[in-house]
Parts: sequence; C-alpha cells; structure tokens
Amino acid sequence: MPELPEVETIRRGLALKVSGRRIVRAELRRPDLRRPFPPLLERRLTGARIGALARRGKYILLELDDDGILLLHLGMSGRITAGAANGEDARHDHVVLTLDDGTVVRFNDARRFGLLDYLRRGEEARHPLLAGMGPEPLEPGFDGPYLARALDGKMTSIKAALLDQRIVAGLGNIYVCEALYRAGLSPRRLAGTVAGTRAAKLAAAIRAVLHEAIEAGGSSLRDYVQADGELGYFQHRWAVYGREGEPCPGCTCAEGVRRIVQSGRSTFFCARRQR
DNA sequence: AACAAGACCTGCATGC
DNA sequence: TGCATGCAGGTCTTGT
Repeated sequence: MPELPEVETIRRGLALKVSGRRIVRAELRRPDLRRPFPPLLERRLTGARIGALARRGKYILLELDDDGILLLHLGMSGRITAGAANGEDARHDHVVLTLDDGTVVRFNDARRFGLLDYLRRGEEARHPLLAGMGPEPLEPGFDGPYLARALDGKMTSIKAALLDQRIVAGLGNIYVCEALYRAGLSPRRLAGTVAGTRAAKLAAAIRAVLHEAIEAGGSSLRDYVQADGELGYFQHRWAVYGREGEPCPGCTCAEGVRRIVQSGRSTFFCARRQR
C-alpha cells in the first residue's frame, strides 16, 4: 500500500474529479473489506454531494454535504480510480460510485486489506481508527525533539517504532527504509537511543523523503496507480528499498544493500553507512 | 504495558 | 505444464 505519498497523490488527483459532484449511485458489491461496511452505507452515500478531501496518515477523508465523512484506507493493494475503466480485474471493484457528471469511481482491492467507514464531522478525534494516531510528519511540530520524546525508553528497533502509526502517521515499509538510510541510522538500532542530533536528522530525513516522493507522484508498485491512472515515478529514486545486493548510491563497499527481516517484514539498508 | 508473532487475503515470480 | 513456495505497500489480534 500505499504509504503517505501515494495516499496524498491519490487524494489530490481524486479531489479534482469528485469535489463538488453528487453521488447518484452507490454500489457495494460485497458486504465487507477488512471489516464489515458500516450499516446503511449505500443509503448514506446515495444523493450526497462530495466536498473537500482530507488526509490523515494513510487515510483519506471524503467530506459529504450531510455532515458525514467517508473514511477510506487502501490497505496493501487498494486502488481508487475515477473516470475511465481502471484496467483492473473488475472482480475486485468492491465499491463503485457513479457521480452526477457520469464519472465512475472504483475502489479496487484484490487483497481486501483496505477499509471504508462512515463517521460524522467532528468525530474524527474520537474515532477508534484515528484517535491515538501520531502527528503528521509534514506538519509543523514534527521535529527532532518530538521524535526523541516519542522514542524515549522504547526497547524495540527504530524500524519497528517508525512503522508504529502512534509514533508518526503515514510511514510504511518503503519510506521507513529510505528515511533511515538518509539519516545514516541502522534499522536495528534501539529506538530509545535515537535522540538529540540523531533524532533531528531522522525527522528531517523523513520529511525530505516524503516531500520528494509526493513531488514525484508517489511510487508505483504492482497495485498502485494515481486517481487518473497515471503512474508515479519515485520508485526510480529508492536508494535501498528493493535493491538487495546492489551498491547504495555513492557507496563503495563490496557488500552492497542488505536485506534482513524485522518483525516479519523486509528491511533494506547499507551496513556501512547506517549505524 | 510493551513487544513479537500470527492472522487476514490474493496475485505474481521463481524454481522444480 | 503444473504445482509448491515465498513474497508484496498494512494493521489488527493474540500470546508472552
């Protein structure tokens, strides 16, 4: 899935096509994704006018004119397309919205790790999926001192800590690997030892890699396209992710990028440049 | 309480 | 060709 840059890219692309439009038809083609759809979702969506689109971490919040909010998460393989047919296997088009200008919005998710929920405006802070989520890394306030405080005393690895959405919202496996590489920190380092200058450097690296990825339209993976079907291209700029055995940029060590498994997930790093 | 491991799903690449 | 295995952007639940 899409991590923060991909979700942000989708949010922007989708907003251009759906903001201000009315939903004339809502089809739920199965009863659930990762969890059951909320009750009456089909009825709540039908006839609603779509307002602004917001993002919190990896969630998209689609505001509706009846004071409702449609909450979307893409899981690992979720795609949202608006307009032409998405070229995907229609078996996995689980939710299809038709808008008043004829635009068709499809939520396609082969693995079904995604989710949809419905909440009332003002409930965001109390919603179980959103409450407790850490700060937005691109907002003011996400800096070295915050990160050092959040990591203080943590006995898990810095890799695992950064994947924890309560510490910082929106990072996933790719951008955690890339940020740790840029900050020169080993993914195996104890989270609690990241403080002071190290924390400041890490916070800056997280912000920089996310900014650059958003600029590039995200990273295109097997299951990801932007709302208009275009491909992002940040994957060409990955320094370590998916590059096992290759030299990292500007590094002369013979070993190259290593892959290890941490809490069941691949971590890519350079043992020489990351300590 | 904090942490690690397992579970949830499908599709694809690889190797025999 | 067919089959088994391992791997994939996430996070929720279970067990220690």
